[in-house]
Amino acid sequence: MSPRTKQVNEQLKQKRRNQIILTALENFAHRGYHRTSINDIAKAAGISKGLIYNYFESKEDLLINVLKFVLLQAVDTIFKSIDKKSKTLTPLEMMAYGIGRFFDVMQKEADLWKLSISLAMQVADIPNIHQVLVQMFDMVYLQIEQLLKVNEVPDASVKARLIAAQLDGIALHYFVMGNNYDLETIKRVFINEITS
Amino acid sequence: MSPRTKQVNEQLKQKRRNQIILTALENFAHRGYHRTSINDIAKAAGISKGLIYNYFESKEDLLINVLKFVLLQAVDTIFKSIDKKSKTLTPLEMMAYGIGRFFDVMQKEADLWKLSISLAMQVADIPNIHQVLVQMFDMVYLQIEQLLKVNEVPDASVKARLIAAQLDGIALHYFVMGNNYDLETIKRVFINEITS
Amino acid sequence: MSPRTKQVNEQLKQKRRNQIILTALENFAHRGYHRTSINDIAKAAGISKGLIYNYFESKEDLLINVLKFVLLQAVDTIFKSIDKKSKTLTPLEMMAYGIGRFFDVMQKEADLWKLSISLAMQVADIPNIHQVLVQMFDMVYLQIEQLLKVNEVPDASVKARLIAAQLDGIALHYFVMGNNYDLETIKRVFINEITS
Amino acid sequence: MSPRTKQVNEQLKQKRRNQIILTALENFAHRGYHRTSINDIAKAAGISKGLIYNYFESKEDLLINVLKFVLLQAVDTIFKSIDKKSKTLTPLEMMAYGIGRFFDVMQKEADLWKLSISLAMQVADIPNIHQVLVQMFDMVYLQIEQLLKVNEVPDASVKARLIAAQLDGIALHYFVMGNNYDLETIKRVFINEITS
DNA sequence: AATGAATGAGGCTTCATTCAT
DNA sequence: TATGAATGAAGCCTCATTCAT
Repeated sequence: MSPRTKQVNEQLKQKRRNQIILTALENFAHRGYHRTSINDIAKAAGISKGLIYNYFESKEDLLINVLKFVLLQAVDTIFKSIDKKSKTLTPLEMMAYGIGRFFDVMQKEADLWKLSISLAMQVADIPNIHQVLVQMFDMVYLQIEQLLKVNEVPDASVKARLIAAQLDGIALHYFVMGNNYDLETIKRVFINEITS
Repeated sequence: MSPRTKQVNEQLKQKRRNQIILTALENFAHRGYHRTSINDIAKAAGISKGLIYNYFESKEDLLINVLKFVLLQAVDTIFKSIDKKSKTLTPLEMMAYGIGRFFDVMQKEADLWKLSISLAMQVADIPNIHQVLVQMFDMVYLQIEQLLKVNEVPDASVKARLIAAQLDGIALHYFVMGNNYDLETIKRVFINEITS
Repeated sequence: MSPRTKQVNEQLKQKRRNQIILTALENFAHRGYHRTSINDIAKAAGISKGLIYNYFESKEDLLINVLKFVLLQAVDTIFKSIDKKSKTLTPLEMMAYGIGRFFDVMQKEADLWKLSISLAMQVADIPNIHQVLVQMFDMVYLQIEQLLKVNEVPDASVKARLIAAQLDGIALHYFVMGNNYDLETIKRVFINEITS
Repeated sequence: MSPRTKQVNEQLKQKRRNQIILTALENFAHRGYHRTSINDIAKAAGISKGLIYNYFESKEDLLINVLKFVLLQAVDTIFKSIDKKSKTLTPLEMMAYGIGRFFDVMQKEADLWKLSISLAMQVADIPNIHQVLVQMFDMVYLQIEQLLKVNEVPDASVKARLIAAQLDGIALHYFVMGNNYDLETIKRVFINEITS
């Protein structure tokens, strides 16, 4: 008898891979990339150190895949959820809704967002990560730009970049200031500025 | 052991301390905190590893002091330079000038800025650093708020927070996108938005 | 489960075994025993890691069998090829021809020869390998001795050992010095010395 | 007070360095390079793992320095001892004496010799070691060549290479065959052949 | 005050070997 | 018979920190 069916095997591998990625994300996000050891991740995932190297070439490779898997997907999810609403909303409302979604993620996925920013700042020497980030930024710019164009905003390209930066900036300050940061008010004023 | 000697000694100690801090900054900013070893700093400063431990309790303590020393001072410098100009400028021009100064620093002290953001995102478990950052943010909020109030902007407190976040966000995106980020245009549009 | 099937099975097993041994040889010879992993061999042989352990108890056991299989056979081949020529050559010519054959192998099977020498020097603690080497050396001594006796050389036993050693020594220096070693001239002078 | 005098310090460092090299030699020679761990060496030397890396960049670097330090010196010692005798001996006697010295070393420093041969065969990918070996071989060739020239032997260059190879070959066989190898007789016949 | 040799814990990674399927 | 996911020991190396001088 040949061992497990190839299909079943492939499925199990995917499952394992995702398990490792998600555990790694949790740990990286919580304690930072450098402070998290492969051993930490293995223990948290309930597997052996060695197994991680069956799925990823190195700690860095794991990090890259965490970002690819989670970050791009997160951004994608946001814009898809905006698209879904698009039929029921006016262009202006769509803008407001979209921004609102980002504020949601900022609160719910703070760890991932923190990790991304942190890596973005350290990443001069990890080209592959840099590439993932650039890819994500470009995606965000483009999507916001399209929303702006629907609203016939002039200078949409530059404005999109300013809005994206604004969102990251607010996230950054929110993460530092914590409860001293009145995110609701910020959000309201921010949306108001953009949609007027 | 006359008091005179003590004073001279104290001066020398301060000098050494600053020398270590500045060398550490250079290294942390350039290669990241984790990639920089105490040995690196000692060599760069032309002193021995052991001596660093006469001035700082640990590597982390050194990092905290680097931030305290440099970060607060950097922000202070900016606002002092704005103050100096204040007599020759209209309130609106002051706003523009101030923002411009931040863009200057963004380019000239990119490494320091990057380091600060990076640490800010990882720092849940280093309370002392967190404290320094909060202190600095509050300082920035306050100063911008005052500039806004001179211009009779409503909601000055929230607006100040938005502008501060915007600046950090732009810095963040600029650091990631590099030459693909048209900082000059961004700056122009940003200043234009604020001063109109 | 007829006996026929058993035979076929046995044949297949032998085939697999040889396949593994030959692949292992290639890899050990090319990259060294320690630098070659079981995985490397499995991949190169197009089989799974686990299967290797159905045929050999351990990596070391595999190594021993590689040597047994290949080394003894290689030496055997040389002397058989001398034998074949023996009817058409004078005793002296046979000597020259035999030496020549060794020089051929030295160049064509350098990797195998290198591996054998290397193992021979490290093998204090792998008795089985030691045994194979001793067996091979004895075989070589005996064969050369016989060639010498046909030529009525006195002290044939000692001379055989000197010639065998000389061949290994030349191989060793050739492997180290590479192109800086004028093997052709060495060979000519060596043969000349022996056959005069 | 400044710490230890620089001179004293330098002396201690040299001592440590030599201690590590000699311990490493013992271990490498006894168990082979790959089977010896840095930990083994540290324990044997009664120091910590880390300290080894204060003196050598890597395990490979340590190996290279072991060879440089011990091998070249060993060869040098032999030829110097021949030189010393040179005034009291006829050229032929010098040859015999020189060969005899090599046989001595073969017995007394078997481990070092074994290690060298073993490395020589594995070393395709450690260029620095290769270089040390080539250097040593060239030294040996040259010295033997000079001895031969004094004896007005024709083809001295090729003959020197043959004798050097012969010595290594004998060592090789001696190391494999052990007590079954009548080194005394081999030596006698070998010397006899060369000096006649 | 200053040095830097020394420590040793801990990090990343490899790989022979096992075992459920 | 055959697979390859999984293990875990062991290897190399780094580096913050200490301490004798």
